[in-house]
Amino acid sequence: MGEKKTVAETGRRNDGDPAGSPRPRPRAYHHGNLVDAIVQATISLIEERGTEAVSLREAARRAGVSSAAPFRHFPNKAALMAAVAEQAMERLTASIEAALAETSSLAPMARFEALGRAYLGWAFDNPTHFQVISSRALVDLQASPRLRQQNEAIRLTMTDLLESARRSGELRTDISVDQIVLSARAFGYGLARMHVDGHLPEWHPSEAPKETAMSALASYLRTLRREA
Amino acid sequence: MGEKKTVAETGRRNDGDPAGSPRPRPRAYHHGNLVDAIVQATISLIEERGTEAVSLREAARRAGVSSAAPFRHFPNKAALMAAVAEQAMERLTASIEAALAETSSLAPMARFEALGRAYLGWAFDNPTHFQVISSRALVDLQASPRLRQQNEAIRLTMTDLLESARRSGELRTDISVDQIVLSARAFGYGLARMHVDGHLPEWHPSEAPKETAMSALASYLRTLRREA
DNA sequence: TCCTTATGTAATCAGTGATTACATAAGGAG
DNA sequence: CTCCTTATGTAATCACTGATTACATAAGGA
Repeated sequence: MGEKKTVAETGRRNDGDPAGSPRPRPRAYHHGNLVDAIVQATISLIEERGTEAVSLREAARRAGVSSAAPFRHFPNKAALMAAVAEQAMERLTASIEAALAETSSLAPMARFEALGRAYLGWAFDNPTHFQVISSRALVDLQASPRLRQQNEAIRLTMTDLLESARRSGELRTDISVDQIVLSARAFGYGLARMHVDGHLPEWHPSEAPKETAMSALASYLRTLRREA
Repeated sequence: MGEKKTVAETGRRNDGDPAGSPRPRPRAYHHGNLVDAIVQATISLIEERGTEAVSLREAARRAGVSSAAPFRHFPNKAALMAAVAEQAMERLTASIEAALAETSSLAPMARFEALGRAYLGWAFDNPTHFQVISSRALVDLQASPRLRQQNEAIRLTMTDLLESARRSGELRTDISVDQIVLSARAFGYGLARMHVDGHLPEWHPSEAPKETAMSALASYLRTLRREA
């Protein structure tokens, strides 16, 4: 029923002062916005120790509350991870949108490539967060409407760009746009996931993995273009 | 130092007879081959309840030994999962080799497609096992030389086939074979992983996901062939 | 002012991976 | 055959985890 107005500064707990201050100073029983605090704690936990090390209790500890407190805001650990994933997905989406905005004057295929580079770039720059938004083990895609919708939005953007490309004669014509979208998603997802899962160590050890991915993307896109 | 000969039937424990038989009948203190028993228990556990539900203790329980016993044979849970993964990888490899044997008389690209179909077919038929051999969360690829080597063998086979295809003029010539191998691996891995991770629900809900993947593979391969 | 509701805590449960000290069986050396 | 080392098992325990319950307090409207 309506958003809860943040109880502006009802007193954060973490104002130093360890081991019980002489003057009790009630110090606010309620946290203010534990939801954000816990999500933030979880994110820092992920960045420091990886997705496997995430624990509800440690997140609670970092937020300075009891281990049962998070359950007031998330029914279970999966729900917390979903919240983290949604936030990560937001950043990925923003990154893609920025790339598309920067290339708004270019041809569809160039913009499609920009989208791909933004996606791969984000995944390689934020491997653990990419892990969160992708592995089912951490968060059930189907259980989070928001995540599903954000995913779908990207897919639709890809479809739009490729349809434009087809109309402008940039795209090969012997494969349906839907098929190409699926193929391209698999390619990008696969490349990112292979990196995250440690399946790309033998490839040009000297070269940075991100650059490897980018040039693989370029080659892949070449196969989609209409022959000159 | 040398393989341990199986102590042939030194007395399995699971010969019914619950709750302590009247005549003690030592019944063999040593299990015989706990390693296999535990790996097998883990596999059945994975099949019944998924990769997330795997627990060393439950596997021990199913093998009829104490919860500390597995640690005599595996330094930790990851090592057990690695053993399971190696076995799964063996089956995947066998499936691919069978497909290649069946198509030994065909042209390189046709055999390359057979390899792809075998890979995707196996992944779609054994999603949880595919999960085990791929996600780093379950087993560290780099820590298991056997797994790495099996993976590398597939990669080499792909390279060989594509080089043959190039020599016979079946393959497009504007992209290096190594690049194509990487791209193809990403495509296949991505498709399989998307399925396993639940990222392929919206695509032709009527069609079976496996068929969807197969036709996506066919389209993808079309982009690799030299233009007629 | 009172009283409902949201939000926190402490205590507890069942389950996990891992380690330790101890017990027993196997199987070769003498 | 006997002894004794070593491989392999067990019970007990530790430090954790996710989750639930009963209880306490704060917020804020009627």
